[in-house]
Amino acid sequence: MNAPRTARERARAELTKEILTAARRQLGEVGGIGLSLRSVSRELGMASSAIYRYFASRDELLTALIVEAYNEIGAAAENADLPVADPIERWLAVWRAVREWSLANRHEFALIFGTPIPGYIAPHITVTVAGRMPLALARITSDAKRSGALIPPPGPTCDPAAIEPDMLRLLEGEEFTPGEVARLILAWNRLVGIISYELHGHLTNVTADDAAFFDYTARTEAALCGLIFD
Amino acid sequence: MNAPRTARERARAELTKEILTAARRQLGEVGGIGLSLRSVSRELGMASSAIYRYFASRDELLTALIVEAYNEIGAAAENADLPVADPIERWLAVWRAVREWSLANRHEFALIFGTPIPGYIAPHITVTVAGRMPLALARITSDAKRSGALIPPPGPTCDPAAIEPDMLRLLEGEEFTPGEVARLILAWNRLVGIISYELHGHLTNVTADDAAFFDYTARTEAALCGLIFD
DNA sequence: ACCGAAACGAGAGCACCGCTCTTGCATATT
DNA sequence: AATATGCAAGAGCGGTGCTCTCGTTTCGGT
Repeated sequence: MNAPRTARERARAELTKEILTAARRQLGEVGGIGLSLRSVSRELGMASSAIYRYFASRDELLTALIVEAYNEIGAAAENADLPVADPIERWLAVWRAVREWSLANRHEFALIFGTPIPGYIAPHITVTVAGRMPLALARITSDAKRSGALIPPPGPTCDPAAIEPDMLRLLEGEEFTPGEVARLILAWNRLVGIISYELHGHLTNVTADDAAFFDYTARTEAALCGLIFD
Repeated sequence: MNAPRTARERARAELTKEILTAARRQLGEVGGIGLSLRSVSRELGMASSAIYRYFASRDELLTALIVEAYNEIGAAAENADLPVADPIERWLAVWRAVREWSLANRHEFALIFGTPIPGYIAPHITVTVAGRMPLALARITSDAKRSGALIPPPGPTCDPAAIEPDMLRLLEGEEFTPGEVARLILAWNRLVGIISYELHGHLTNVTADDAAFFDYTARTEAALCGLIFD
């Protein structure tokens, strides 16, 4: 990242940021699909066409918001992880932090885990930031395995050929068995899936205490991954 | 339902159906968010304002499509279930049928399990049809329990207070323990969640054989519910 | 210090959207 | 036959993403 040299570059960087914060603010109100370039431009007191000097299209603005959301949910997961605590506490802390962030930023959550915007293609930049949250989960089981506290329960086996080889080399330096990787994928999928259900109202009239059921879900997935539950 | 008596009523019923099929066709092309009343009206060669004689709003048209989708996915699950087969075979068959339908009707799937359309509130009609698919799953474990083939493995327990009492009385005549209900909810959530991941591209560069990984997922959830796996 | 090039903001305009209202005609009811 | 209702069409409103043009400002090289 180069610091802006000229006054124009400084103004451009500032305005770009202003557009993003305004868009982020409106995202929280109307959601990703309702976000309009024109209303953002109105909020900033500029012509709608001027926005195109900074973002080539609405999709490009959305991409910036998506990257931001991925980083925030990843940071929430990482910050909640205190490597000193015992594995199950770390696991629960990360799960709860991800849920808290999602409940507080439901439109941002929908942006990254909801129905993809039609015609929108995620740029390659997003793949690295998208991995921060699941990696935080993997790190916990990795540490547990190193300390001998990982005891995966019996269950159906997953054909290693069903998983991408790169995925099997998850977390360099720490060798996971294909079965452990498969269950980590399931845990990551579960974390997103149960939050989606809660946010989309699919748990209405199903669960009575969403937080308690979420904790139960987190424990169930922890047990499946081999973390010991009390 | 009364059969249409007059010619006008017959024409109205026919046109209503035509609008729905045209909308359904366009849904498969542009998705729910891209579905436009005007383009539907164009396809039918009528003025856009005429559509409002049949559907009060775009939301109402979407509701009709949502009910249709719920019924289709429920029917797919029910039709795949052959009560003579052994539980694990039934379970796999239902899961696969739901996945097949979802892959073939991804926009319809997104309509019912994706990000809710902003401002759209699901009418009460949808709650009964929405239960067909999860009930198909419950029926399998119910039958297995009756024949003594349900052996839930150990794992974290769910506080019964976290689940709605009505849910605990799931499937009248067949008493489930709170733990069994909790795991059924998780299985239902997993089925939708893993399909969502596949459809949204979250499994790209993660799994190499989506169908195989899906089968593994189905077996894992079956085991969690207490169905014996080989 | 000047001058061409590039960046920039504003505005008009295009084609689209959901939705409303009015108007005139066809159908059904009394 | 007269009246009431159902219906399709068109115009119109305010909104959208996006493009193009037109002056203006700023920057970099000479």
